[in-house]
Amino acid sequence: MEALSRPAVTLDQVARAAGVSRATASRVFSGSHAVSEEARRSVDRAAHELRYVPNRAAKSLAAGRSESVGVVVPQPTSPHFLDPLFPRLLRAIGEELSANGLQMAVFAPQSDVDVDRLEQYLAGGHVDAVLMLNLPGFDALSVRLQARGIPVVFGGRPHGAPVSFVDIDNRGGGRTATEHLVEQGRRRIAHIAGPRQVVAVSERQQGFHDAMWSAGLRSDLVEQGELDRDGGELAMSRLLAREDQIEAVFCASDAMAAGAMWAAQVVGRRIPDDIAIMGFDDLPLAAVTRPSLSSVRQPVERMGHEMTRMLLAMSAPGAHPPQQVYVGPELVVRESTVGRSC
Amino acid sequence: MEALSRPAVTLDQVARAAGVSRATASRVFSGSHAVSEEARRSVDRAAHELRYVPNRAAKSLAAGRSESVGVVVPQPTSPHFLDPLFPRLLRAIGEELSANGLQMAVFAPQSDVDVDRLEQYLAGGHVDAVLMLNLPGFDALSVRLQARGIPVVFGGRPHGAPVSFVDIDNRGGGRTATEHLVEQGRRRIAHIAGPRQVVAVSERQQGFHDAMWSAGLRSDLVEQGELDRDGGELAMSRLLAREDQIEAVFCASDAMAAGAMWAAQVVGRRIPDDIAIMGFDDLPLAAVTRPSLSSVRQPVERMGHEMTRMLLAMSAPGAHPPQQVYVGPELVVRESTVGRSC
DNA sequence: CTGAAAGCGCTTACAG
DNA sequence: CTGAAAGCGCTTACAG
Repeated sequence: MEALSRPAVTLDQVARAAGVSRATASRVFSGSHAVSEEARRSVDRAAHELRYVPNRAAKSLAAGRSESVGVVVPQPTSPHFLDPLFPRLLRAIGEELSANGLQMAVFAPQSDVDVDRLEQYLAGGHVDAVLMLNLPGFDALSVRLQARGIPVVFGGRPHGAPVSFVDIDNRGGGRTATEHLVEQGRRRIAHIAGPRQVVAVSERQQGFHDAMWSAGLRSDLVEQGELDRDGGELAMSRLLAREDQIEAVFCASDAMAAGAMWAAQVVGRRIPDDIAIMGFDDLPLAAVTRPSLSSVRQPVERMGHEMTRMLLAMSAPGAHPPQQVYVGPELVVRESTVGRSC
Repeated sequence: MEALSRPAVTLDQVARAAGVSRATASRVFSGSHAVSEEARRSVDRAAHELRYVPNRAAKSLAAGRSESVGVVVPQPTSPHFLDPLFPRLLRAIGEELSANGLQMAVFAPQSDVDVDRLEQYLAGGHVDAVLMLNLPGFDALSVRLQARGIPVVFGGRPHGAPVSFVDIDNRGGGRTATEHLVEQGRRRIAHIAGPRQVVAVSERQQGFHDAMWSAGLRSDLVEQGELDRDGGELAMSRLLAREDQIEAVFCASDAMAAGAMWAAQVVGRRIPDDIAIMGFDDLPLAAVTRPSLSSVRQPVERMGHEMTRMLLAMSAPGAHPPQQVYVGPELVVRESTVGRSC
């Protein structure tokens, strides 16, 4: 691409117009205290009149930092981009960076070539630090960036790279969900699990077993299915065929829970009176089922805030061994698990 | 944020290791032809050994361009970000920029403060040109950027700012949809319109009237509703109550069309035999209704490509008066409009 | 509090 | 084809 067509106003011109040196003008913009009120005023006025905008490239080069942070996310049409949690996370990160006066720049590489170009870009001084989602291929990128001295923090656990990360405590979430059912007085509690390969989902199942074990209950009632509504419906039908005394079901996702609720209601079980149903994710749909669905909310906002704080801490001088932080999901109690009337 | 902790390898070091001058080394990386094979080889080797990554900030400063393009999009949790067309558009833009060797950086300002900071950033030499979606508040930003000599292209028509844009021809799309119904031999054709305030949607209605007028048909059968499924269902019920001879309905959205289809089927009308139904948007749901839904596909990919091409053209030296390009939607014929058996 | 000066890491006419 | 040199627009010790 060609250069900018219109010559930009430079610091030099502002300084001259204000009758001070370039150094003093620079100090005004960097918010330095060592400037007289008088100098500050005339520089501000000159800058305003000339519509001065500092050249960030020059600033980055001279200062050795850019005051901006790169955020590397999945390619736009991938399932991860469409995940409803993604916008919430991005927003939380944006807010936190903004509060610290940092510019957020988002990158969504779509090919290996894109990833290579991006590495050059991120390592090339355009960015002071990088946040990254734990997607395939990003492990290697994070290692290379760190080797160049650029702080990196992952959202979600990396596949093995020695990099700091913040992850959601899915196991704790599964435990929380199950404990809630136990506290409601339910004893015969089942779990509808998702596909075993999905790590986050199998961790929720671990949490289920943890809580059942702690409560001294048997956790033998487990059925698996796809994470969607149909998967939940089918699994619930199998559970009902297996065991007549089910008092509660914890489902690995809200969509599954909606399906399970339907399967139970179709055969005449009342929710929550006969069977309590618990979801996971706290999607919008949880509020509109009948009865409304108790769920576990992914603390995505806290995740974003933690990632940013961690990154800022890593930008301080000194050594920064990889850290890991887990944020705990929050219980959202609605109608499907409380108010047993029988 | 602090400066990078690890000192970066510089061009100077590479040049020295390769036994050439900095100028020659630079020429190697810029792909200049005026370099001997021998020099090229030794520079490449040295760069590889030292793991050299050029400092982009310095490059931007010296060359007056950054080889990257900013894309300004809605804030992550806004409805626009969640619009299914958005990822497709972003992806198309990313592909086209990538094909031209340009880095795409995405910005999603969340507040007025963010917009101000972003203006400084974009105007500060970090980016050569800017693509922007036609969202509230971006008109003013685009004008200020252009005043600084930065090429800007909008996706969607701006609210009045003198800026180049690419928009989807919704009116043409409405015409295309209606003409398709006429060509299928339908005469008594109705339209289910969306809210009048939604510009894109009222343009589709214009297209409906255009096509009916050209075909010499009366376009008196119009009902309005919300853009969702329920809106379509209600409007269809009203249409059926008003007029018994309806042969076809063009709906302003696929969701409405799904509702309309349902309302017609419930009272015993066969689709497409009795009534042909046409949607708009070509969402995934169009493929799974029974019968599958004919629709009009928004040419988002072409929009992204056009935007990028226009931007590249504007980056050439010389004057560039604002241009406007409309890309025409594409007819997608499925079962709901063809194969009338009676 | 202020200014002259060096320097950040690159590009690019210019002269050879 | 190559190198010495000027310059891009800023920051920041340093000396006053």
